[in-house]
Amino acid sequence: MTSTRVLRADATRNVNALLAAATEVFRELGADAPLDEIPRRAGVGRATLYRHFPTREHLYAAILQAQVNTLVEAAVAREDAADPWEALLQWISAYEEIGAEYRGMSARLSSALLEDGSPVAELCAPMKAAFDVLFRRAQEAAQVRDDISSVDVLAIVSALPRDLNTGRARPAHLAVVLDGLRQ
Amino acid sequence: MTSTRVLRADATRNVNALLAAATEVFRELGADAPLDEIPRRAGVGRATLYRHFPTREHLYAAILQAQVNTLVEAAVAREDAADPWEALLQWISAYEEIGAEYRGMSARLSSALLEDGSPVAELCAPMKAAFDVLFRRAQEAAQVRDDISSVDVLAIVSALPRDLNTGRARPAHLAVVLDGLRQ
DNA sequence: ACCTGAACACCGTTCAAGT
DNA sequence: ACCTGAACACCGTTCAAGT
Repeated sequence: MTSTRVLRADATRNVNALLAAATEVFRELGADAPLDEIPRRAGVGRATLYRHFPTREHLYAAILQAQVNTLVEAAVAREDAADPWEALLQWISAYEEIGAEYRGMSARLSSALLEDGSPVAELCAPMKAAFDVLFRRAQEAAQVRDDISSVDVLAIVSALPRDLNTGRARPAHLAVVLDGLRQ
Repeated sequence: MTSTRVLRADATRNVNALLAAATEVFRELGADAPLDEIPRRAGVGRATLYRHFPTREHLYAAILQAQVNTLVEAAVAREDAADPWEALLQWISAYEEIGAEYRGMSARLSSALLEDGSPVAELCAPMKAAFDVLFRRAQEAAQVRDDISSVDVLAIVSALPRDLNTGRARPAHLAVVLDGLRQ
């Protein structure tokens, strides 16, 4: 729940500049990039970053927002698919790409998914819920093993080793997990 | 290849104290612990740490040494097992525990396995080779899919999300990967 | 209400001086 | 040959002073 308080015009401008800079910095230097660089590139004072984004995680959440929204929609669109397994496959293939352009991001996402209360966890809550619907349908159709939860699947996929250049999981790795999921 | 140069008596004493302290510190604070704490607990100067262990990775390698040796032996012992798949299962179950007592270590191990030249990568080379023998035997027996390499399997297993208390992979997660591996 | 630069704390790394 | 404490650099976080 990103509380959209009303901000003074200059504050809004700063927030936008900070987000643009953060996206750029994380893309270039990875999710572990020094935060310093962000207010520097945004042309604002250090403390302004901390006022708007108290922690690194708050920046991650803001940056991943759009992708998460898209994935929620993609899940909802597939809720009534004729073949639940096929719907699951397609959705996970799209999900696998989340955070791929920021080195180290998907590993952090994986951890956040299994925790509670972090900004990234809160951001992902609707996505978890939407995916869970797809997942249960496939389980009920006896296409997916039932000794594992939907969140676990997301966490495993995001934890897969990433190609250093593309940031994507290796297709064979994903195939192992998906085959292991199928019943 | 840990070059076992001859050290002056006080140097040997310091190295041992540093390793004992590092084990303790990483166990308590995880693999990301501040290095500072190590020379402090070992009762030596800061620079003495850096003389003997130029990077954090050198400490990791030294600390994981014993476990890696054990795993090499375990692999060799199973090379002629009657059932290659069973041998593989048993070995991976043992492997999964490596670094479990140091929070965040197995994720780092996973990355190191796919790189070259890092101290941890060098440490693991013999283990990779020993496991590869087991792995190929299972592939040749058509028990394991052949679109994936043995190192990939190690990297995937070490990348699996870890239980925050035990440091172990969840059994169901491991089961997904192993079932996905089987042909 | 929001901004800023300066100050502070933390920690990795190096170096000059010692034995 | 090896040790040490001091110095330096980097970076996250806070705060007093400004508009």
